[in-house]
Amino acid sequence: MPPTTRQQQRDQTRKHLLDTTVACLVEYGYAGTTTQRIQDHAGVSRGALLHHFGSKEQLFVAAIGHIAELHLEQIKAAAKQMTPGKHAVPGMVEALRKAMSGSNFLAGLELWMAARTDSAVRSALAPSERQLGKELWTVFSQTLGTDSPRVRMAYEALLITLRGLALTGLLRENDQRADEIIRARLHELLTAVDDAESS
Amino acid sequence: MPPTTRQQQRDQTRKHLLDTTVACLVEYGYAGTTTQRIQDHAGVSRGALLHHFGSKEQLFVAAIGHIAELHLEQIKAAAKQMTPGKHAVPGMVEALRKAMSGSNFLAGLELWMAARTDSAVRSALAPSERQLGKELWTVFSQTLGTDSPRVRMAYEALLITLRGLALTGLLRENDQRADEIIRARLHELLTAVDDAESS
DNA sequence: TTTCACAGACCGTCTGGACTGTCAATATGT
DNA sequence: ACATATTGACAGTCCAGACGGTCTGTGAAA
Repeated sequence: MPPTTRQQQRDQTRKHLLDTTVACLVEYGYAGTTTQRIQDHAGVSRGALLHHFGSKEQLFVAAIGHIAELHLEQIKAAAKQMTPGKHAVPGMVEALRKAMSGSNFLAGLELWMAARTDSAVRSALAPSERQLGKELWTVFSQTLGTDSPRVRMAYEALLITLRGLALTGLLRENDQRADEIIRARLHELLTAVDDAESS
Repeated sequence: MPPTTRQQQRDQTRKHLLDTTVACLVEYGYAGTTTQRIQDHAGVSRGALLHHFGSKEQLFVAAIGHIAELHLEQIKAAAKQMTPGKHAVPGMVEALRKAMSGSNFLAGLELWMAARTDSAVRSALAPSERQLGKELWTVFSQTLGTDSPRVRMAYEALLITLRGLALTGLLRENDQRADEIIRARLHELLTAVDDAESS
């Protein structure tokens, strides 16, 4: 039985459009993600798309929030089933790695690059990114049980490494070097947490 | 005095078009880099552009080679005025950092992202990237005077960090954390070189 | 005279967005 | 409870502009 109330219908179509937008960003890239492709891919009329999002720009802005939300939920879900403390470090690193190599992150990457030259995307992505970064660190530091500057530093180095690996992985096949490089960041993180705990 | 021979004229226009393409990639991004914008920006007619590069695709393919060439030259120039050995490490790291935060690299980044979903760009960028990577490592290892696996590893970690920083720097203002993170990679590299030399 | 680097008009296609039409889900009056 | 008016979630057509690429013309170098 399909949804009956207007609110249900509205929410469902809206979410479907956002998911399709993400899928198109992954499949066709930012340059190839046209509103027509999105509507075709979503099996929705032109009127429907423009009813929910008055312009392509508004659609992308909404997609940015959508992606950030999914990302945060994914990390939170991973953090929830861990007992806080030092032992959670490898699991959290792995969770971050998984989140930053999935298709959601690819879509985000497309928008991230677009933000450099598209001011509309930029002014939507910048604050969203700031907030996401803040919330991710909150989850991460709480799960680790420390937020010492040194842990923070190692965490930032890990994030930057994961971004670099994501970029590298776009062209090269998955290097086995990647594992070792991440292990080095994990080690930094562990010693930083150790130091923080023993003081 | 403008060039007189046909060959000079041809080479000059061709180079001018490639430089303009790079400039447009930097200013407008991959999605916004249209052939019309390039010809307007270059002050060249439509016929001229399509005379040199039969299609947009061919122009981008040529631009890929152009960017790789510039990148390699930049690093080689930096390496040339260094005395090989351990003391060259900080200088080489700085040279890589500079090369991977300039506008040439931005243009390359646009094409790198485009390569993910555009098979024509991908099949041109992938081999070019492989060769560039190989030559860069040759220059780097020769300047350092060692090519031990551990040095190679630290070098790869540095490259990936620099890519991650480039990506991060697109949205955030230049973090002072960046310096510290690079310093950590530099330190890894130095100890790896030390180990290689003392064995 | 021939060649070729370039000029610029032209064409079919695609894009984002405006627009009007339709019909079921609601709100309202009785 | 029922009939009727209104809203809103879509459908689908249309259009001006921009896109990449073709084609013919032109003038200076060879």
